[in-house]
Amino acid sequence: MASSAAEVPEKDRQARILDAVVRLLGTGGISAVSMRAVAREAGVSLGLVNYHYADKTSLVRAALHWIEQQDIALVEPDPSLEPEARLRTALGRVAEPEFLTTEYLSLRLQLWALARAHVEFEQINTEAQKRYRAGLSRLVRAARPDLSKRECDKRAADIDVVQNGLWLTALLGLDRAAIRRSIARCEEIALAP
Amino acid sequence: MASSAAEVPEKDRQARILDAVVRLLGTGGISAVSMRAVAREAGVSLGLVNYHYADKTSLVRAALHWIEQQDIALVEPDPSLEPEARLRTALGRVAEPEFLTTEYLSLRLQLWALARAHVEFEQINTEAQKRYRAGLSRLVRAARPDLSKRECDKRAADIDVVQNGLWLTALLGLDRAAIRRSIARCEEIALAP
DNA sequence: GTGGGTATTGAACGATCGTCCAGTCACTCG
DNA sequence: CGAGTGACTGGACGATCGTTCAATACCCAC
Repeated sequence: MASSAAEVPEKDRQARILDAVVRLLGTGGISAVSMRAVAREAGVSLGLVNYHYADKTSLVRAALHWIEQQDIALVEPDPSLEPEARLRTALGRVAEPEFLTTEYLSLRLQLWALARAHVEFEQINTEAQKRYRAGLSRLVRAARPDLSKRECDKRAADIDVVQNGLWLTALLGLDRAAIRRSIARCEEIALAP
Repeated sequence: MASSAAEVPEKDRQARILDAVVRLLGTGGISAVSMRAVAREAGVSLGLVNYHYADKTSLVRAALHWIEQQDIALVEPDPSLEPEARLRTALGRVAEPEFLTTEYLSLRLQLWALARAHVEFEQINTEAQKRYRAGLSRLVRAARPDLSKRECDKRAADIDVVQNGLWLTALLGLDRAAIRRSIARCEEIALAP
């Protein structure tokens, strides 16, 4: 038993726990995230969850940071493209099948709801959004170097509004045509003269 | 005691219970809505909540319909105005202090999140949104009678996207300037030639 | 091997959950 | 007056919650 050969290259247990939290949060909201449900979903024991994370708040906080890390990549696209194409790619990415899945959108929504309900999670969300807008503003600036930083920030904010609405609307009832028009609107805002 | 004069004109207990549900839902999400918390918030006994509503699901369902009823008024404005002014009023109303309060926006968000997490509440939300868009489309049609019904529906959908994003963004960090620009964008969409 | 730290387990705790129910109060009708 | 009905109360139930903890498995330095 000591040198068993058929060992599954099992993912880091902590990663599996956080994955489980994210999955439960996205499908059933925060009320579906119980220590026991997380343990069951991750395939570990109840005790282990509390061993790695002091309490439920710490667990959820860790999961939020885990999500944020994966989201940063959204506005850091392929550097081989020229600035304007890079911006268009980033704007179009929010509608890619990868991100426009029900799972991802539901997760987003539950994160926002969670941030409103519990102050200890609000700051995490706010800072994540700030980081996202800053990345967006940088992309706009690169594509339109003649614009002031303040103007780029403003456009990034406006784009963020439409994108948030796009995500929300996609969730309430996926309307491909409306989504395509909204993306076009984002490009107009970003690339206006 | 029979003909006591100093009787408080106490609101209907059922209304107070539903009010309590809405208040708790808006501030703490669905996980803050327990039968006991509702009873405490409404100032009634635990037993009464279960007396009026068979179970928790029925209670929440009743609260959702209660909210929906109060929301219909949003797109049914003063008929004394001319059509275009009526449309502008309705579009501007989403940014009125009355509706742009943190309480109302948080409630909206929790409703969306709840609809995603539990299928039995999804339909209630979907139909409410359908009703809202239909009202919006009717307003656009009245202001621009030359447009086809299909085009009006499309514009109503686009406005809905921006408004949802506006609400969401207002929640994440109230940015009055971005809100004003978004409302202007809604008017452009609605009143485009 | 042996010791010691780290990872992991499942049982147990009190608190709170949704639900149920016996009983009280107020009022109406015969 | 007494019987009946609907509104209302609070205690009790089993289940589940977050948290704690003693015990075990694993692994590497000695």
